[in-house]
Amino acid sequence: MSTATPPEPARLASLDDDRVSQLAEMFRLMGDPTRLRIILGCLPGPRSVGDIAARLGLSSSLISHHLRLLRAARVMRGQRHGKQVHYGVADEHISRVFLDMLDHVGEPANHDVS
Amino acid sequence: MSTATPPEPARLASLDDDRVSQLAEMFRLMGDPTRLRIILGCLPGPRSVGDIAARLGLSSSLISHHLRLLRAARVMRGQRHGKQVHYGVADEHISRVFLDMLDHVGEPANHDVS
DNA sequence: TGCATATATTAACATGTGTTCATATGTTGT
DNA sequence: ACAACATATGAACACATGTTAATATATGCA
Repeated sequence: MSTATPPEPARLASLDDDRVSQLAEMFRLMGDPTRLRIILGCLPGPRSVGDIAARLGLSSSLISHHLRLLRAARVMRGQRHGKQVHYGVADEHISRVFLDMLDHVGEPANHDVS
Repeated sequence: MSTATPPEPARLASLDDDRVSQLAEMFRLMGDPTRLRIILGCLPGPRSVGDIAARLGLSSSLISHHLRLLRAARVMRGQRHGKQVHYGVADEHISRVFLDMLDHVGEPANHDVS
């Protein structure tokens, strides 16, 4: 079995369908405005479901529904504190993705062929 | 050290609705498996529409449809070379996003509350 | 135990969206 | 001009998906 972990620049080589599907699922989840606001709101630190719902002016049911998807896709994670569950971004890779994208949208357009 | 209470970068302060919508639109576009394959395939360098279509085994029409969306959202850009148009990732922020995400999916799960 | 709060789940509906097919536009040759 | 190739566009359909409302589960306290 020669499935040794390839060196660094080979990240692009190991793009099997499973990994692509997993990536697509994550991006798809981030692509909904409500879910994006949930994530961005939890970027500084974990927040409870009710807190998120109140800040966004949405029902806890809706927030919970979205959090289930985000948790299943390993975009966010939650842990109980008493009777509330605090949700935060899964790890620093995820947070960096959003910081990179915020940088991107902060820059002026770079037009080419229209 | 100052990591007990996470500081809030100034980037998070300017999160108006327009910017959130723009971000969501970008992530949404990246969230489709076909579009994601298009982007990942062009990560090493620009490729023509027909080339992308051939590599993925899809119609040029479909690729062109997706590229129009990706171009409009400033995720990719294209420029003509003769009668073909070569598409590549818009800038280095975008490429870094994908490298971060590839790192993320390459790591083992980190489970918490189920 | 019982009640109140917090989060989670299910079903149903309305809307959005990726794909295909047909057609149009643009570019390079002869 | 025309033909041949590359890319783009428009319409229609099948399917996925976000939201709501109602109900269920879980935790803490008197």
